[in-house]
Amino acid sequence: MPPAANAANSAEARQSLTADAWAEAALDAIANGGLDAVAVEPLARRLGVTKGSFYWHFANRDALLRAALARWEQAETDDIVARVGPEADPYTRIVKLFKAANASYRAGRLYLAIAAAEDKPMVQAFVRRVSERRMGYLYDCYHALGFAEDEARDWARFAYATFMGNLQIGRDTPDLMPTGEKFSEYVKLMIKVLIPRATGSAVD
Amino acid sequence: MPPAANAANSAEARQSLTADAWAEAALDAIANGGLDAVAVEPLARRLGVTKGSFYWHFANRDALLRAALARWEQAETDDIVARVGPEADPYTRIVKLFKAANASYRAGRLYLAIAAAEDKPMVQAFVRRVSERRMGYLYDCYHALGFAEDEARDWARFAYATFMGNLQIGRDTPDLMPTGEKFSEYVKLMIKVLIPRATGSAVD
DNA sequence: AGTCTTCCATACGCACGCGTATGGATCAAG
DNA sequence: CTTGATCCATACGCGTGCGTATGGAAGACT
Repeated sequence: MPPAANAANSAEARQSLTADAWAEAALDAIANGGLDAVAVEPLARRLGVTKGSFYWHFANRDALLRAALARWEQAETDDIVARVGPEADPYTRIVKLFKAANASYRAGRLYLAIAAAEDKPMVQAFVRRVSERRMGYLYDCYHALGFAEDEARDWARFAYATFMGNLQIGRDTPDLMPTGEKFSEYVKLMIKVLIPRATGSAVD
Repeated sequence: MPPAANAANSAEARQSLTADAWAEAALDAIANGGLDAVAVEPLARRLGVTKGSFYWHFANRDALLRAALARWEQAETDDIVARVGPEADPYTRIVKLFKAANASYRAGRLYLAIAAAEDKPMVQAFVRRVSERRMGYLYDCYHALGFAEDEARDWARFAYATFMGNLQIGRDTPDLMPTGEKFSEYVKLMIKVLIPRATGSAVD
């Protein structure tokens, strides 16, 4: 099966491996085996090629990691905007965030796996940006709900911690995470507790 | 500097390396560089010896990992009993758990690092046991507060998720975690929200 | 038909960690 | 003083992943 790109040739219609394909494969590897699973030779085997391909697209392993993490950051910050979308009501926005947080299994594993390698300075920068942006979004929501700055920060951190913790529980002890109707009730409880709707500004 | 153990010789007064010393060093390595940092040769260098020492105390790297994880499980489950101790009031017990959770920096890093390697089946077993035991303890507290089984389970999971999430935030974005007085207020908020004291049994 | 560029395969040297084999040093026991 | 046990050093082979060097196939261009 030779290429045979008859239409739309120019410069972007290549059916050989692209750098993005490598980056996406790297993200898959991270979601499964952690950051250390981003190894050139195993990835090449998985893609059905050899290292020769890789070192044409990337300078070295670090470049691939950077590309994968950039792709991840892009997707994570897009999710915050895309999934919740044009929603004016801050209450509904937080609710949607909660449901979106427990929606994508892969995204959760990705976040945990990447955050687990915060020792590497390069990774740390990505994790920090994503976390800060997500908590910042929550902060805006709580601020729009009428909370003062410090209170909104506390609530945002609190809610975000609950997000992350539920991700951990779902990954480490999935049998302790309810499913179906019970899960909905669990989410309802957290939403009810984490979004004090009727409260004006009192936290104490 | 020869041994020169003049007093208390018998069989336990050895100043050479013990298996426990290796296990403890392994835990230190985990807290810093993750599970993959448990490598025989680097650990030996750090302890000032060579592999020859290691392979006398352990059969292989897996045995060291098992010993370290067993030590970790022991410490974690001891903490639950020792730190909170003989406390009858379930409310106070949860509060103490909350404060203990954010107390030890190393313990938090250890938990996150070990849990991040839940792919390895051996590690998974340890993580599951520790998590289940901790959440079980929380469940007992909420049950003692008057909640029905399902509700107590939800609250315990909720609170535990908040624990874990705060650990993550403290590790990944420490600048977003308040200190001093602000931290105390943050804890106070979570305690107030996560422990509905006056409630009889109503969750809805 | 010939050249040039794109994309990949093959082959090499290197570093590093695992596990084993073997010897050496030290001390207790006889 | 000799023997045995304890604890560790040294030296080796193996596997595996990284990075480089070089060649080759296949389409594009003239």
